[in-house]
Amino acid sequence: MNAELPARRAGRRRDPAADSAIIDAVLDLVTAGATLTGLSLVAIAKQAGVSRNSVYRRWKTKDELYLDVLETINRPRPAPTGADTRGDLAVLLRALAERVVDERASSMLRALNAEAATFPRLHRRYFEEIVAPRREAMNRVLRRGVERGEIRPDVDPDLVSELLVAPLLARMASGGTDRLDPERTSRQIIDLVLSGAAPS
Amino acid sequence: MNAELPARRAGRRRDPAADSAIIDAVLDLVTAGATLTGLSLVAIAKQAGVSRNSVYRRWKTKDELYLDVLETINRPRPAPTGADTRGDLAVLLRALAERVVDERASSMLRALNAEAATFPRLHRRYFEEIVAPRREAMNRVLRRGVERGEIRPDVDPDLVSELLVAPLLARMASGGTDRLDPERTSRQIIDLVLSGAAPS
Amino acid sequence: MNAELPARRAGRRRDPAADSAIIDAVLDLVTAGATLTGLSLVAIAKQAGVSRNSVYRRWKTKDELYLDVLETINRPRPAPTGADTRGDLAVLLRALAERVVDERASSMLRALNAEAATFPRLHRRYFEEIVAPRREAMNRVLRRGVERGEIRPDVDPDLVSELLVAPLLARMASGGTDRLDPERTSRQIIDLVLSGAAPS
Amino acid sequence: MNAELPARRAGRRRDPAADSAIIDAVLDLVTAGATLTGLSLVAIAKQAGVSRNSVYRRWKTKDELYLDVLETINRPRPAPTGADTRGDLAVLLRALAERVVDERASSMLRALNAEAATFPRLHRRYFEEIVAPRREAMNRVLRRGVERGEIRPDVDPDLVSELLVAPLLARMASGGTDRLDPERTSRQIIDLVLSGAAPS
DNA sequence: ATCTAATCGAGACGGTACGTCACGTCTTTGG
DNA sequence: CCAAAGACGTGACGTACCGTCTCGATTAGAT
Repeated sequence: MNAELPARRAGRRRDPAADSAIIDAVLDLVTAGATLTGLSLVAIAKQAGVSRNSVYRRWKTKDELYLDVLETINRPRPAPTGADTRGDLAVLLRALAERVVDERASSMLRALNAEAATFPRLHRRYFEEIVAPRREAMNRVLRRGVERGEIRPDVDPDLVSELLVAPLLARMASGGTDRLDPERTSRQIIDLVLSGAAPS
Repeated sequence: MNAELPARRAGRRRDPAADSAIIDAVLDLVTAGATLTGLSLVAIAKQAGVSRNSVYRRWKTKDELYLDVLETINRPRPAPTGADTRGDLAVLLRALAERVVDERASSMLRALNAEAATFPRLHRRYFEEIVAPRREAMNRVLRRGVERGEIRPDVDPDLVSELLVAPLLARMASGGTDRLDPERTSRQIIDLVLSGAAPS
Repeated sequence: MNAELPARRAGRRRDPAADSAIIDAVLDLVTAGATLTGLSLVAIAKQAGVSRNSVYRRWKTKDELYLDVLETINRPRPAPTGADTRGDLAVLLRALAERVVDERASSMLRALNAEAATFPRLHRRYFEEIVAPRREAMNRVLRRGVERGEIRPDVDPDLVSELLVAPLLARMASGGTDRLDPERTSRQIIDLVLSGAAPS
Repeated sequence: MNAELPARRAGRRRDPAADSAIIDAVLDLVTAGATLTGLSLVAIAKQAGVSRNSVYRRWKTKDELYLDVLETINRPRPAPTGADTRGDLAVLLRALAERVVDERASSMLRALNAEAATFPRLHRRYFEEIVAPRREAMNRVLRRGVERGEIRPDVDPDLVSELLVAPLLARMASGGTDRLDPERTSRQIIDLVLSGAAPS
């Protein structure tokens, strides 16, 4: 977590509760409306109920701290079964919807998106470790769908992918206050994208 | 702009160039990555090349200033012809896409979305004056489409609307750096949403 | 007063009431506790009930304004009769005592004394035009007293002069709140300085 | 100095050098011509070579700071021996004269006198703790002088006291630039006040 | 009677200083 | 060695005031 191992030297041990208290503090504050640049280590320390020193000792910069916060909200990647396209898409979309529903995680990601320019390293890491693999997984499912004849071959798979994912991302971005049901919503989206809105 | 009518009072006139210089400064800074809370009237004054005084004289708070900035990036609402559903949707979506392409406007709106909690009045106004009327216009088009038999009556029009709009909103939220062609992109989205990704 | 003669050109005349209102304002403010550096032309204008412009038009700097204020509180120099030393000293001291009693004048002079370093030109002028002539007058009276055998020839006339004047100056300096009777006080001082406190 | 006892709390100690640097700065600036109202804690900090923070941390207002400055220039009260009246007066007057000669102390007191109205608490404290006891001591000496037959019983002791003290106070008030010799000057004043200027 | 020029109050302008506040660092006491 | 408290210098913020400049309205001599 904190990268450097203590190496078991003498003296008082670091309070492990402080680590999570600090990370929780970040998520609480961001969820309450704070921006990543606006947050200061001082404010975080106050919210976490520890001294400034205890924060600075663990992380030199906000950047490094946010990296560890990002790790925290990461979740195991969903594994599509490969049985049928619709089902696989449902697995992927439902995982995304659940992340959107998690207010702390989506607040953090929304903040990060808005300030990508200020935290390029953070944003890149978020993209590479979280976004890219999931996007690739969805593309694999769609490609397989085309092979199986369940997806029209004449449409851009990237566009289909974007159409499936965008409604949930837009909700995350706007911080939509109304709860959504992950299972139901993702199913509705898939149905509509596959069948189309026009009468067949 | 500042609401009060001239009334020809005594004293030196306010420099009208300063008004737009300040508003431009806000857009420039937000586009460069600043957050709405992070921006200070001082920084804005410096960027605009006017004295702090001249900013504080016009707007007491950032909130009021941002309101006028929002007015600036407002645009005439597109008017669907009513001829056919596909064409009307294209008119509406293209207008949205053009806003997404306008880097200054979309940066401002992205920032506002991310900090809606901090600027509730601003966010409400943005929603009521910009989002709501356009959303309603799209709903009207879709309802008419159902009447005409161009849209399936068994799907939730709100969901269709969301699917059409979300890809563009998601781009705006993520600050996608790659240029998109408003005309082409909106047409592709409409095609896919209407026809569906599955073979007919 | 304002030095430059108008030369009878066309245009609106300056309001003569403003001149005295401004000078009065200075005296009022200084009497109320303001320092000469602390006073601003803006505050003076407000107190006088005129616009800033009207002050700046008449005097470019506080220095010049204060010069005219000093003129205002100047008074006709007392004229000793030359009849007898005690009577002549009484005339001079009573004039000084009356100035001390004049709260506005003494406040102004106290302020000037305290900030002599900041207003050297003003202070010099005050000394040359007000202090020096009166001091010289008193020295003349004392010299004549020595010639007449009414003052001991073995004491420094400057010291005698200082002893006579100092009690009143000290009162002026400390802004003594208790009223003093010019006639009575100056007589008491002269009596004591001439006769001495020790039994003869 | 700052009243509160140490109590050995945690945290970094205040730099004691800063305390005296700040107080010295006040005296230096006032001696250079600054007024008490004109002085700002910012200017003091700059002169003292410490941060504004360090000044504001110690004293909330100029008033409180000046109180401590006054303490600094306080001196042990002179103790008359009680042997003879002339000698006792000389002890008291010489102490006053020495204070007058001390440029920093007299500048501070002159400034305080001039702005008594603005700093009433400060002025009252100065009067009660410094002026009153010394005045009382001189009155005691004079009363004893009357009992011993060294002072005429028919003159007001307060007036005698005022005559002795006023020349020195007047010098302090006017910021007389010419050095005076405490020993010699106080002796001359006492001689003249006791013997009188008129031939016996 | 009209023209002209200066004054007047109102108020915008750039600049400067102020007191406050938050930040990240450093230092001390105590566990 | 860590935790907490707190002093330290730096720097930005919003406010207030200053002296100047600009404007419409007013005023009074000159034409």
